[in-house]
Amino acid sequence: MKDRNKPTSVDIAHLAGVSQPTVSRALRESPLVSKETRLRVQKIARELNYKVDVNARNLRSQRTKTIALLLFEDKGEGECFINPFFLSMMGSITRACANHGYDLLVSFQQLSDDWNAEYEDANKADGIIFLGYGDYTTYIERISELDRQGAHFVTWGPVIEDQPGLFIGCNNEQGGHLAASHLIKLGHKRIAFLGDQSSDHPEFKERYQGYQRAHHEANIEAIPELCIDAHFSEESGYLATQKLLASKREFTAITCASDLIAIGAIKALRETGLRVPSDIAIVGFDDIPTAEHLAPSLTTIRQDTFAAGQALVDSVLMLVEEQDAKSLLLDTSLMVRDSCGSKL
Amino acid sequence: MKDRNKPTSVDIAHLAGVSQPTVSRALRESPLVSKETRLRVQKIARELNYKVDVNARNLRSQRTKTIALLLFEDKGEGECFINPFFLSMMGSITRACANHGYDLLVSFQQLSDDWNAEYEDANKADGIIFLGYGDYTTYIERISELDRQGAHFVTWGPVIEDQPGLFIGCNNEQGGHLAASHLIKLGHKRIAFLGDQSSDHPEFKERYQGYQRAHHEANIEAIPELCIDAHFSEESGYLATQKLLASKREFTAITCASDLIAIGAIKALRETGLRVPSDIAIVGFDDIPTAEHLAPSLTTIRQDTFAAGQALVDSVLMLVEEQDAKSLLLDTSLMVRDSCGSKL
DNA sequence: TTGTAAGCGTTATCAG
DNA sequence: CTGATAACGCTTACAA
Repeated sequence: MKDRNKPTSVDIAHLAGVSQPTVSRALRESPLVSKETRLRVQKIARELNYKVDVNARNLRSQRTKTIALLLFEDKGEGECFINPFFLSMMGSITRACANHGYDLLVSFQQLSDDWNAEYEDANKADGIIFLGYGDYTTYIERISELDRQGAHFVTWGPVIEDQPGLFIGCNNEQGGHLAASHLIKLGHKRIAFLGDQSSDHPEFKERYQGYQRAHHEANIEAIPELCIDAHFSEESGYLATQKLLASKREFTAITCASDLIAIGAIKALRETGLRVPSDIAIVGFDDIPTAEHLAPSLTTIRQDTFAAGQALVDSVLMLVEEQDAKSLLLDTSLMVRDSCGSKL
Repeated sequence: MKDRNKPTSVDIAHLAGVSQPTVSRALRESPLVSKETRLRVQKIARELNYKVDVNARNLRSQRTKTIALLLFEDKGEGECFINPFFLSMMGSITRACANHGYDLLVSFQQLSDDWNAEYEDANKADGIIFLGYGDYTTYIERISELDRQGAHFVTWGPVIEDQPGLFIGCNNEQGGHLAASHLIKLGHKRIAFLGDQSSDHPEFKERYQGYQRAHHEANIEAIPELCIDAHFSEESGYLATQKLLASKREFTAITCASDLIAIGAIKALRETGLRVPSDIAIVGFDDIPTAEHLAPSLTTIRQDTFAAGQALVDSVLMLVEEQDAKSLLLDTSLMVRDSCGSKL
């Protein structure tokens, strides 16, 4: 049933009347081989439906032409839900790899797992891309080890001074600034911010710093009590908003550190009878596919997943080729939709 | 910079004072090895941070413990957009593979590409999962070849008699029936259907057959002129709806063959000044994450991506282990939301 | 331009 | 239970 009797380069060598390394060379389009024999060899290979055995090739050449994508997550999250933002990233990374002729190995990991060595040490992949939201401090510990070992890897995340390894991320501070500025321009003065401010999630902290800078530039006081912790999920956005409402502090707009948070916030507001955008304006962050279809459609800060995926793959490949690569900050952009009303 | 000097089993054999195959056996927890030596070997391996080289292992054992996921698509689609339904599937497949201790290799393919053998023949993977919407007839031609070669693969798609290979899909007919029945129960009598009826997309055809059966059971005439071709995208749903409106035929509800089509339909209706659900009721198909956040939230037929991913992986692994596996039809379910109004 | 020989790091087979 | 020896199918180095 399984006997597919795969032909080897030796078989082809036999049929073509050449040595086996010649076959190998011919199929790799090596210039060292004459056109004549190359064509002959290629013809036979095609007829036999011959494919190079990648394991043999990798073993010998010590390169795999494969990149590993490790999606990690906090242990808390449910079994089958992946943040749509990361799914989009995954799509664009897959495409970018294909464009470079690399395969992509995808894997979920818990932050607690031993991915230190799993991929590159086992020669499964030439390099690694890390993607996920997780406790930053724990994460840094893990990758310092990787860095010391000389592994080739890139992380999607906040770009901070003196991090070990290479990071690529969007300009979170700029994004936060864009969001708050937009609201301020619309006349809002009491703007809440929903997003975790612990050092575990520097992305969120940076977004808040942008929010602060926008206030500062407009000579408006950023009210610390209007900043409420929230993680990434809809659920946590919902809870944070309830907390905010319970505090009885006045506000006319909310800047959310992610679109999922914004979705939860809108739900909570609606349940209290508040309307978006007439009572409260909302800005999100990420621009997930759902954002434009929300009611009202969500004004948000877009992270360009297409550019991001490409940059991640480009960078990790540079590392693999032992070239220098630098951490990179990608621009964000404001997507104006219907969730923000004017107060002017 | 790169000199990580990976230890090999030979190194460990040396240090442990045993033969090299013994090391290999010990690390695989083979019962043939004494507890004593096993522990000694494992300790040293851990200290050196040794990992088995998968290429060497795969080459020798001719198994890769890897499944390939091939996402294919019509050439038409844009560069960076993947149907969210497939992204969800991708997530659940990734998880299911991990649970079985398999790695997942992900790749995009054009239907025109030569994926005939690429993965299994090159020993990149033990089995293949195919996922995508594409021209069914072309696809079948391609996989008959694969089937003849004895490859191990499963396809997500319509389950039809006498297909080559193994198919897993949702019960499209049942789903179509569920959707139309729901509308009929609400008092709708002139229900449109948006979805390609060519033999290129049997899933859509089956959904339409369910729609027809629902009409038949309720003694209502299914009006052929209200069935308009549409592919998978929002764009095509939008265009199909415009066509439907232009035909000036009366209808009070639309059954869409996918949620993206439904999104396009709602947009087109709204532009004409028609309201959902008060003027026109809408049912979708898939239950993509966006569906529940649409305005109004979309009543739709849910395909359980979690169960589907698991079934696909289970099945392909059965094939890999040369066990018999059968094509499988998964149940759909109706998600009642706000996009359907009553006509009673 | 081609051929020869060696070896990548495992696992399989057999003998002890 | 353990060890010697031979593959797995390719690429590299060097010789012709």
